[in-house]
Amino acid sequence: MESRKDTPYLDLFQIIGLKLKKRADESIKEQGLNAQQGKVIDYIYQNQNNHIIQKDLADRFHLRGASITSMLQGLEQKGFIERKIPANNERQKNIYVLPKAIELIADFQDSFQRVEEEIVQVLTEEEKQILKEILIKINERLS
Amino acid sequence: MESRKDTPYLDLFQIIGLKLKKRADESIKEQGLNAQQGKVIDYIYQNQNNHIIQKDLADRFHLRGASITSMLQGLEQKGFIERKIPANNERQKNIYVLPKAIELIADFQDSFQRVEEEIVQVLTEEEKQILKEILIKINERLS
DNA sequence: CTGTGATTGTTAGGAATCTAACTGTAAGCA
DNA sequence: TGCTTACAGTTAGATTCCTAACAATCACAG
Repeated sequence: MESRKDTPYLDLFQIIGLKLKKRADESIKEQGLNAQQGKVIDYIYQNQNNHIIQKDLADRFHLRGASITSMLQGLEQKGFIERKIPANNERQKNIYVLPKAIELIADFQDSFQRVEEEIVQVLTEEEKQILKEILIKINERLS
Repeated sequence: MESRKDTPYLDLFQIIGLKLKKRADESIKEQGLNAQQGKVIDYIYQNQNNHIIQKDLADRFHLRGASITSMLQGLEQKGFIERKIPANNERQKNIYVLPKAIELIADFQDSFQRVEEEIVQVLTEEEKQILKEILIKINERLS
């Protein structure tokens, strides 16, 4: 039997990522959305005054434009957000959160905070800090 | 602007996971498969003598049975693997790698090794070791 | 001012995963 | 033995993401 010490970083990141996705999805399932949608709504809400456009979401969430189009069409149909073409640039669409979604944001944040705590529950304060530094370094390096 | 130090662990894992998936896929695209398929073929090859069944793959890769069925049907059609119902249990299917796939395994391993090195390229030896320990701890804790 | 290239978003179609419902087989118990 | 439950795999349909091709608009060089 292979020692667990030899599990590649790639595998560990993939597996942890999958498990976290499932936990996060579960944690806000009650609100009728998945974690990605919750994160996006939260992000739009925090940045409504910055006149964000779909491209900004694609960059922030590392998704393709087509995926953002499709996600936002869904959220718009369900009445969580609205999209308005700004006067100064008809190519773009500014995105705003509607009251129906704003009601849920506090719950999202609580849920994500709980998942956040579960992740590092088993680590010391020092390990938490080191982990965050290392993850940020790796993330930046991966461009 | 928010300090990057405050990026949640959840977000970091999700983003790094996405970036790694893209890199790993890219690294073996030439062989006509994606990273997940390459990992699966490698795993089957390493465990052919253990008479692994589809359930084992589902457990190892944290996928649902239906997803394994669909992936293996694809790999079987393309002639990379074969599935045989063992004599002692007709519910199961043992999985074997065919020569067409075996030829590629050394390339997969090289590719994955390169991605592996890119991940930790920016870390010191000590950081690498700490990171692996922490990831294993987190992974185990997430059950 | 005008044409060319860049930017933003959409559509169509495909790939990988999921859940739920199902089939068939094995195992365990009354 | 025979019922009932557990297990392994499959199918159908939904979801989410992707790429490629496209349309509309903008920016800017000549």
